[in-house]
Amino acid sequence: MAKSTTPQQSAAVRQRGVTMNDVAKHAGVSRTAVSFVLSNRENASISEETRTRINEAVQELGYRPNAGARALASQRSGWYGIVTEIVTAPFAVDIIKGAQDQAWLDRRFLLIAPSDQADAVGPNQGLEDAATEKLLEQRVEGLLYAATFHRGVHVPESANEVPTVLINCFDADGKLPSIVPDERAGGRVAVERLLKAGHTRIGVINLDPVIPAAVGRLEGAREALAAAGLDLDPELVVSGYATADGGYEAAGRILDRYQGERRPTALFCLNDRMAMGAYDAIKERGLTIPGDIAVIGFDNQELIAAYLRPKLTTVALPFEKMGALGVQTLAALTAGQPIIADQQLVDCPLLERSSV
Amino acid sequence: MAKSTTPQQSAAVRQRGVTMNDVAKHAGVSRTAVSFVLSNRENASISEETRTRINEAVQELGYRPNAGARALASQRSGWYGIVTEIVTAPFAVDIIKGAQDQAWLDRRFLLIAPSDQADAVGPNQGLEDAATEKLLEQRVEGLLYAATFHRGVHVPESANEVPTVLINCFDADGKLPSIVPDERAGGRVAVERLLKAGHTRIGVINLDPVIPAAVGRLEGAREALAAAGLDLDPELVVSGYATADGGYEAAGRILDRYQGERRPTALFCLNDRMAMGAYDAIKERGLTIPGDIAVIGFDNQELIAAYLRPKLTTVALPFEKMGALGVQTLAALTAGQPIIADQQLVDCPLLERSSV
DNA sequence: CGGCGTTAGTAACGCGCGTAACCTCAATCA
DNA sequence: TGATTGAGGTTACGCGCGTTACTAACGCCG
Repeated sequence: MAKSTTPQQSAAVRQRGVTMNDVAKHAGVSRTAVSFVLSNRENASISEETRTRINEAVQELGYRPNAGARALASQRSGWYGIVTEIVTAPFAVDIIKGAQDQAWLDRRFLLIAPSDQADAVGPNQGLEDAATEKLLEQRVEGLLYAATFHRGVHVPESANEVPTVLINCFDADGKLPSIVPDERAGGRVAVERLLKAGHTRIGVINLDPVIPAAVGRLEGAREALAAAGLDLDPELVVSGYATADGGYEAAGRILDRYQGERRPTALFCLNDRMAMGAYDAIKERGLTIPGDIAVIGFDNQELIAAYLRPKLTTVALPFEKMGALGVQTLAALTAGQPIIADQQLVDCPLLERSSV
Repeated sequence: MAKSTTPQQSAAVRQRGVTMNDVAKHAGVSRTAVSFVLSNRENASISEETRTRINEAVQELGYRPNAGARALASQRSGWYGIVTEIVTAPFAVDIIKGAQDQAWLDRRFLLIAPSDQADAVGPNQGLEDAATEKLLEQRVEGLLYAATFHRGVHVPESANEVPTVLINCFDADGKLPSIVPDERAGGRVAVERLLKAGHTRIGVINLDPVIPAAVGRLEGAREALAAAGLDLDPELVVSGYATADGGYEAAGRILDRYQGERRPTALFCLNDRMAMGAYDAIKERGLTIPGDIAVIGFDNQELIAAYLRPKLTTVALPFEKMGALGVQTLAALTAGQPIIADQQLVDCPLLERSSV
C-alpha cells in the first residue's frame, strides 16, 4: 500500500478505521451516547460534561463518520443522482455546477453518472439505463436528468421508483416534472433590446425550425415586434446549420439580398456560434458592429461571447439556476411536498456587452 | 411520497426494498446461497439447478443489490473521489469525462466534489478540505485532484490517508504522483509543424512567462528551432494577457514592428484564446490566414478552434487521457502496485486544421 | 460395513451505525 | 414515606450484505 509510505500524520493521529466504538471507549461512555451527541438529537439527554468529553475524543482520535454505514442504518443515503451527457457538453457542466452547489448546501451528495449518447431520443437507451441502474444501486433518493439542449426525452422506466426531475428537457410521454428555459421570454427580451436601440428592420438567423429552442425564441421575437406594432417579415428569417459556418453563410445570404434602406440593421442570431459566423460575414463586407449592423446572440457561450470582438451581447441560458432549481424541486418531492408545477420556466437574462 | 403516484410498474414488479432475503425465500434457499451466486464465487458449490432458480427469483422480484450495504460488509466501497474546480472549467469536464469512463470500465464509481477556488495555492483551503473530508466520509478508496491549468498545488493533509494522484497539476511540496501534459513536446510539435510548412521567422505570442505551461511550451519551441539550426529571436517573443484581447494586442505589436522580409510569416500562440485575438489583428491588417501569416494555437478549445475561420490548427491538451490515466494509476496504487513514475507526462497531439 | 472425500448447501457473525426500549439514581411531591 | 418523575445514560436490535465456519447427504473404496 502507498499508505505505508506516507509518513506524515497530523497531530490528531488518524488511522484507518476509527469507529464510533473507539470513540466511546476513549471517552468512557457507550456507543449510543456518542451517536446521540454526533447526530445532535435534541430529545436525548446527555450532560454537558460528557458531551464535551465525547467531542474531545472525536478530535483526538480523528474520528470520521462512515457515510455508508450511516445510510444503511438510517435508510437514507443523502444522495441524489444526476445522469447527463458530460462529453459534448459545454453546457451540462453548468447544470451540474448549479445542482452540485445546491446539493452541497442541503448537505447532500450528487452522484454524477454519464449518459453519453447524443440521440437519447431513440430507443437505444442501453447506457442510460445502466447509469440509472447504477445510481439506484447506490440508493439515491432522487434522480435528475439533464440534457445538453432543450428537447423531449424518454426516461428509463426504473426512474419511476424514485422522485425524478428533468432539467433542460421534458418528459416526452409522461408526467415527470421538468425545468426548462423560458425560450419565448428570451427571444422577446433579445428583440426588445434591439427595438430599444432603434432597430426596426431585424434579420433573424434561425436554427433548425423544429426544435423547441427555435420555436420558442422565434415566437418571442414575434411577440416583441407585435408589441411594437411591427410584423416579423418572413423574408428576413433564414435558417442554417447551428454552427459558425452556418451563421456565416446565413448572414451572408441575408446581407447580400438587400441593399441600402432595405438591408436589416440588426441581426438576431438564435445561438452564439452562428453569431460568431455572422461576425465574419459582416466584417468581410466592410461593415462594422454595432455601427452598421447590431448583433445579438443567444446561449451565452462564454468562450465565444466574451471573446468575440466586439464582445457579443446575448441572452443567457440559465443553466446553473436550472440545476439548482432541479435539486430544490427534488428536495421538495422527497419531502413529500407537492410539485410546484409540472413544468417550471426559468428566465433567460440579457447580457449586455458591446455588439448592440 | 411521490412514489405512490407512479402507477406504472414494470412486469417484473419492483417495489422498494427487495432484499437478498426476499430473493432467498422466493427461491427456497438460504440467503448465503443467493449471495454466493450473485457474487459468482468460484469455490462455492451450488448446483446448476438452484443457481438458475435463484437467478429467476432475482429477475422476478426485480432485486437490485444495495451498494452501500455491500461496501460496508466487504470493506471496499468501489469508489474513487475526484475534487476539482468545476465552475470555471471548460477543461475540467474533459478530465472528469476521461476519469469517469475509465472508472466505469473498472466497475467503479467516481464521486465528484467541487473545489471552487481559483487560487488554491494559498492557505485558504477551507472548501477544498471540506470536499476531501466529504469524500473520505464516503470511504473512497482513492483520491484524484484535478486542476484547470497546469500548476503546483497543495493538497489537504487528509489526502494522505488514501492513495492520491494529481491530474494537470503537481504536488508543490510532496511526493504525490502526478499526471501532467508534456508541454515541452507540445511546443516542439507546434514549431516543427510551422518549420515543415517552410516558416523560419516565427513570432511567439507568449503567456505569463512564469507559469509551467509557458515555460514548457517555449522551451519546446526553442528545441525545435535549434534542431533546425535556428535560434529563437527574443525580439519575436511577446507576452500578453491570456485572453483574446491580449492576443490581439500582442499580435498587433509584433506585426506592426516589422515590415516586408523581416515580418514573421507565422505566429505560435501559446493558447487558443490569444490565437482568436491574433486572427482579428491579422485580418484587420488585410493579411490572410494562412496565406500571409500562418497561425498555430495551443489547448484545442473546441469552441474556439473548431469555429474560427479558418479553423485553427492547434496542439491539444490531453485532458481525457490524463483523466483516464489518473484512474488507472489509482487502480495500480490501490492494488498495491508500485507507482510507474512520480510524474507521468502525457503527449499533446497536433490537431491539423486550416490555419497553417 | 465403516471411514472418507466430495457436493450442496446453511448458520452465524460482523461491518459501522441509528434508534427504540429499558434501566438507574437522585430529586420531587403528595 | 412511598410513589413519581426526569435526567442521564445503556442494552439490544436491525439495516443488507460478505464470509467463515459448519453440517448433511451421498458415493466410493477396501
